[in-house]
Amino acid sequence: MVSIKEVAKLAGVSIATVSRTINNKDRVNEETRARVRDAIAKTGYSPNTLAQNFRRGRTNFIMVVLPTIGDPFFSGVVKGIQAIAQQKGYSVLFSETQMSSISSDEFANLLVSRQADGMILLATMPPFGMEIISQKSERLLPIVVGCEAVHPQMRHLPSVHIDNVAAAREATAYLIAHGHERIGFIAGEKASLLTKDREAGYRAAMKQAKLTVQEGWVVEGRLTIEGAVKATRGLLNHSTPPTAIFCANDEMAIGALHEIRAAGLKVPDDISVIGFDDIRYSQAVDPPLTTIRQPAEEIGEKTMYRICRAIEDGVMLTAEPELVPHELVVRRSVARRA
Amino acid sequence: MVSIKEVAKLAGVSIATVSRTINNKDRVNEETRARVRDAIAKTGYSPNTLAQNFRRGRTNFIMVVLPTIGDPFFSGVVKGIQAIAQQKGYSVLFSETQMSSISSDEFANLLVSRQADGMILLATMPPFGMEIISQKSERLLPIVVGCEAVHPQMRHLPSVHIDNVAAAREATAYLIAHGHERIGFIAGEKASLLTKDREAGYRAAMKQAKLTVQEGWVVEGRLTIEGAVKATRGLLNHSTPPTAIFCANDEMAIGALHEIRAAGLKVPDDISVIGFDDIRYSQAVDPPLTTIRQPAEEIGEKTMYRICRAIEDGVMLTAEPELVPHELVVRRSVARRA
DNA sequence: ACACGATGTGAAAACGTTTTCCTTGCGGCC
DNA sequence: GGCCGCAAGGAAAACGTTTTCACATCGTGT
Repeated sequence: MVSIKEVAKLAGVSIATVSRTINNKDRVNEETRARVRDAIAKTGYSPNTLAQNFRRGRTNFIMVVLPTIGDPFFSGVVKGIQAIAQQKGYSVLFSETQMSSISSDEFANLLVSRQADGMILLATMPPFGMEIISQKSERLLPIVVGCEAVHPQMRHLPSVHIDNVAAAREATAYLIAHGHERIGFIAGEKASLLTKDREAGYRAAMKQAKLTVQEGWVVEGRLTIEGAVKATRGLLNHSTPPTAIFCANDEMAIGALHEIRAAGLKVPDDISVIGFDDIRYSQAVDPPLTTIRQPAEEIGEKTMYRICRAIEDGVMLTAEPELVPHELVVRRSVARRA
Repeated sequence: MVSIKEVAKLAGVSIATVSRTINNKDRVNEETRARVRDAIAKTGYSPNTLAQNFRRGRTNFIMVVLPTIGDPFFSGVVKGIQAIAQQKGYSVLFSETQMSSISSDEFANLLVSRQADGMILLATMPPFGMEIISQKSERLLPIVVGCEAVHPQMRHLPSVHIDNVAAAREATAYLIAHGHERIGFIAGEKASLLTKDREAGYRAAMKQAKLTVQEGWVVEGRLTIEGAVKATRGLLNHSTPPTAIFCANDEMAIGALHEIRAAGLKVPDDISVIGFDDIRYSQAVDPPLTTIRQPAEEIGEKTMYRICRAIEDGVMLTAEPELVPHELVVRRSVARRA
């Protein structure tokens, strides 16, 4: 591989001058600059990025950690992230935890090893290397949490997300306002803060309306279609089955829709369903799904902005959570109770 | 940051010995080894990865480039990749091209800069830095193409994929076997080889059955739900509308289903629909989608295996495409023509 | 005429590893 | 007892940049 040395020799200058020419930072005579550029072209030189990273102590990478690559909800968030990243000159890389099956070690490695200049955690907090983050929070790279509240043990991390409990309360209240009193909840992962918040919102709304949550009305759906199918089956077989189901995300709502249909029932005539996230499939299923929309792109942009500021200022600014607005989008999967 | 030097001092050895201890490669007396380990623990030392990368000239990263993060089809492929990667000690990073809006520059940068030891291109070939790859194919890092055939201009790249044209032919033939003669095709991106192959398969099947493809029966859907909705509307308004629609992927098939329903028609009674990929939503929509399944996980595993071999042997082995089997999965979106 | 700041450049240090090349000590073999 | 070989580990080179420091030249204000 051709290195800076050979460029310098060919151009008849020192390597320092070549470096300066490349990085535009320092003043170099326009004439020498031209000579260097010629030499670069002739030799086909391109700087060794590994050496640059090493020397500079930074990589210009932002690492985004998310539960799984194939999740349509993150499309929007990622789009927002990319937009700002491009504008600021960062490259974005993704790392998937495979639903938290990632070893805490690998995560720690990423964190400490500085192969990225900053890190965005999207709905992937649970136990997830908390020890590491909370322990030596000093020499670590900037972290921002997106899409969910941060775990109480590491309140020092900034975050950007909607008010999940308020949104879930709203969704539940919407069902209640339609006359439903027996409302089931298909929860997500036990470990996930995000889905715990949504469950809390559901329970709060029920309580506020003086409705009881019967044993067996809250059931785990593991955030997957298959999980939701099983969960729905359970709900339908309940001794006093719900007349409406609130799913902690749209993926599961789609599973619920499917299973209800398979049971020979109609949504929303026999049973109402409401989801969460407003993924792109939700408008296309039958019936189109009433759900809570998160401003995904905005979340992405804001997390990225905060990372950038943290990197540039070299210091973690305020760790306060930044709330963004959610929105109930009404489609056709909820009806007044018969 | 604590460096190897301080560990060496504390342990009373040279930095060489510390390095040897860490990397296990060379012989170190068990006793000194213990001392060094103690010192490492005491100082909380962890090696500077940037320096290691620089020195070793490798990063242990595999970069996976895909069109978009939120695409459920890639879940499976990625799962396969991750499995092998973990087993071989690589970390996997993802980079999304945002549907080929990525600058060729950025791609070239990744390619040349060796920030990864190998690269997997998933359905993202089109123009996409072909110049670079074909030009100086020497000093580049190993590349394997997954999910689609390689562009004729760079036949030297290995690839792993199904026979897209055969599969599409099969899907079309399945419709024909059900009595359909007016069959529409919703194509993907113009630029994408993958969808061009599928279109070729469709046309081949029509030709073989001596059916003509009328003007306006092949329409672009841009691989998105919205694109497919528009495309379907066009098809339905055609002077001689198709009785069956073949969509180049399931995402679009879901869009088609939706638009057909919106037009007051029934699938499959009035119109049959067949998709491609078998994403997880396809079984949950109404009606469940008949489609072509790709062995996604297997594709992932095989691409990763080839990358590993290429890296380890330091040489690109055979560039022959490796074909994996596809499978028609029959559900309920296709019926005999009325 | 002289000091001084601005400008352009080179020599060399520095970054933290890994690796090469030596040196040392020691046990076994002739 | 001298020689050889081997295990263990140290000193220093090497990797390719960026950056610091110093120096030379030149124009300018006194």
